[in-house]
Amino acid sequence: MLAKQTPLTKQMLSELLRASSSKTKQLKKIHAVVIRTGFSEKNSLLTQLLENLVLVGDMCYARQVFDEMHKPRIFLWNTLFKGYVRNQLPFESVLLYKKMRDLGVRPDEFTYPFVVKAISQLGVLPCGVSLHAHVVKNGFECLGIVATELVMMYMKFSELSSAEFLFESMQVKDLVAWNAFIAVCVQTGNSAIALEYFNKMSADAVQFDSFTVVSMLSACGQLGSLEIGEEIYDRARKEEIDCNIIVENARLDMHLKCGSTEAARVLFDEMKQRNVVSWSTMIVGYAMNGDSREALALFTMMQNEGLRPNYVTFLGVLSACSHAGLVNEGKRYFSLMVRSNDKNLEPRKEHYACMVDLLGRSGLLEEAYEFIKKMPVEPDTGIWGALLGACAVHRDMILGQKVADVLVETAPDIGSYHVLLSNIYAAAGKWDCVDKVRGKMRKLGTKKVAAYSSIEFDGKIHFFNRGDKSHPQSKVIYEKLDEILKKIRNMGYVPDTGSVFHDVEMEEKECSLSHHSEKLAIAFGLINGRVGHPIRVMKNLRTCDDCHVFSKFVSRLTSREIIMRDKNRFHHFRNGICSCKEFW
DNA sequence: GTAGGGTTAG
Repeated sequence: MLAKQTPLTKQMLSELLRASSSKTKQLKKIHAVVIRTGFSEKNSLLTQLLENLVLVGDMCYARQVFDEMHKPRIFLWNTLFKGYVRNQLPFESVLLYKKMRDLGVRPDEFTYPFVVKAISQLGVLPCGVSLHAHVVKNGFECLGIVATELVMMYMKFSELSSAEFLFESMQVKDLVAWNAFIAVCVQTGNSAIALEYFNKMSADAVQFDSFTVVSMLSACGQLGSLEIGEEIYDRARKEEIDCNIIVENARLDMHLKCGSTEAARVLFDEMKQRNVVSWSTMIVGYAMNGDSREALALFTMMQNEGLRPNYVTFLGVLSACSHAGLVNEGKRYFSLMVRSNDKNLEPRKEHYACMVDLLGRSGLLEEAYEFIKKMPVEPDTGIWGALLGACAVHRDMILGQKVADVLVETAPDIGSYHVLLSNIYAAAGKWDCVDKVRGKMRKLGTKKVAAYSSIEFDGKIHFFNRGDKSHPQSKVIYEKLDEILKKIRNMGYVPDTGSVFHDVEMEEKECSLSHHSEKLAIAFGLINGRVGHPIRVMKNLRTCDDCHVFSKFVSRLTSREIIMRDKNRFHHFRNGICSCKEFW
């Protein structure tokens, strides 16, 4: 109709497209008009339309437009690849790549970064390896951007040696390549490697920037290396690197992840600029450190300042309630989310898992189970896992078995679920059932995660496994440990051999309880740490009841503060008392 | 014209 009444020029349609760039409905109308026109420039209008659709994220429609085009140029293929990557549709990307090859269309240097990223998202290593071969065959392996994407892909696949080899063999490594590598190391939990490469970067005289600093602060938070992190931050200041709000947030988070809550609060109060991430970081940090009241007070303050919380803020609030056993408050905050009518605040699976954790931890196991059954979302392993954890704490074998059955069925390769069930049986003295679980794990080939603890000293991170004797100071460490154990026994410490282990791996009988990795790390800290400074120990799994009691005694005996971060939360031991009280 | 890097949660 429109076209008949007033002849539209190409320019007019182009203008219309620009004006409607974010409105899918209008885009569709314009598309219909374009299709009816006989413009020779039809393809250029369709190109513009395709770009807009990719931007809006309507990939189905974008594909339809693409398929209608006659012999689309490589730029258009790339536009579609970009859309698939941005909208996390890796499978579509791979199919498109296959189609491209089948049609004999040659990918160019812009194509590969998108396709490599898609394979990263897809998470299938053999596809990545074969794509790498294509890259080499087409002669694009020397391109810095393609190589950077490949390095990141291998790192995401946990192929550390391939990633490092590829990165090392890059002939020209600019700052972005370094930053990408360091960032992906941190994102994949390889912060010690990130630190190693940060040092290499300095050795190679590559000047870092604020991106590097953020990744490194995040790495130091993961490693619990407050001193190294602060050193890097100070260097950044001295070298006049722009310490924007992202850097400041990362620094705040590092302090909180190192258990340094008081210092973090000072930083937070002094921040010139604060956004929702700053507030959420602080609330989540307080919750992790067991300062639930502070977390909730901050949430109220945030609301009073008229700042909109996001879903992460609520995760912090709910976990604060959970750690403090504040069931009613938790329920109230959860209903606040439900009633908010804000699409961005609709409870997600993680929030449901938090609620299950809150109810379960407080001993309301049946209510937690009912809650799961009534949920409007399909429960995932995180939600069932929270209930299983609660069953382990409260030693509920009947429900524990039921939940573990579901979990082992859906995720047979995750060791911690088997371990939790086995701990429930062990606590009930059902050793035959414990053996059955172990047998099943062997049969399924389920891998146990080895427990380790780490502690920073003299700019280095020292790692300890259980019963570890590989440390150069090993002899002195064991002597120190024996000395402490003797002293605290006199104070009333009794090794808790019947303790309920959380998701730490099963203890072999021959391995002594007294040589758990966190005990070795604490002994190391007592030998080397400065008097008056807290001993910060990081543990990759949850700490056991016995190590918890041990740490309380040691903090009293030595008058040293021990800050222990385990997989879930912090324990601040001061003068024989732990901040986590009975809820952990 | 198109391609690689950062903060809370998981």
